[in-house]
Amino acid sequence: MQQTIKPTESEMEILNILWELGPATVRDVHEKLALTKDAGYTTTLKLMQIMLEKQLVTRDASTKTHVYTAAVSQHNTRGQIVQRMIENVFNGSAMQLVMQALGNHPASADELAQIRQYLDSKTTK
Amino acid sequence: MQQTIKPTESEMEILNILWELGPATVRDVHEKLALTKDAGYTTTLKLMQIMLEKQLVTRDASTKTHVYTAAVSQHNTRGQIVQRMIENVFNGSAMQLVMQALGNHPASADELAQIRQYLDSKTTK
DNA sequence: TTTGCTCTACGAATATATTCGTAATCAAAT
DNA sequence: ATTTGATTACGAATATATTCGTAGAGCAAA
Repeated sequence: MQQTIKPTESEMEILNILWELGPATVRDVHEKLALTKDAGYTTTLKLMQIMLEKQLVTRDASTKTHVYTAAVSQHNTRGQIVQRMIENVFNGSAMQLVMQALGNHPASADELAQIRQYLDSKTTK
Repeated sequence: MQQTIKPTESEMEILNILWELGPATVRDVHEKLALTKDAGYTTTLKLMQIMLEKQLVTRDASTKTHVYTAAVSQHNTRGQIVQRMIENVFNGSAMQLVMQALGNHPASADELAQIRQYLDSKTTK
């Protein structure tokens, strides 16, 4: 079995940045985070140290300035979070989640076409 | 503006039960909860009292045994939770959430048809 | 009335999440 | 070598979530 991935809200923000940047220093992450969030540098540092303990990230400590890398994949992480939400919020119905998401967000024609294509590939399979 | 609805995981379990049962006592809720979760009666009671403070529920205290009712709608609650998840986990892309949910859950032909119908109604609109 | 059962109120213990200050360390610039 | 600035380690304060024990009130049966 694989590990359970359950990042907190703050940890999720950092994972998003690491997925985008690839390997990055605390400074890198903090600067990106500071664009949308008001937090001190040591707060970001501490969070990333905790994420290391939880094995959400790995780090290269061979130089003074450590380099962090996401240790969990975006797809797997998103999958687990969505799964929990389906169970906890939507009584186990993935379809109800999909309908809710579609209902609240007017999708573009392109996006709708993309979903249709996806549905087709599932049906014919 | 309306209130922000942000139930915790435990609170969500109770809301699900209240939405299903309608007005119910702590005992009612607890018995349903006990089917899937191992918690003491006073734990359930305390949770529902906290939910009252947060105005997630209302209660009728005119009799000794109080009767609780959900004070937030299922649709609105689900919408807000999905919205937050889209922002925090999917970088603001509702479509990516939809794709993830569809990808992880083999849907039945009926469900796929339901989604198709929904997409059609949006496209032609 | 007394006993026994159910209910609510409430405090407290525990766990987890978030934030930040301070001290120590290291390296580069002077 | 000394100073300056950046970095890490770590403890601590605070907030929130979760759990449950105990006390007291209400009510009905004996």
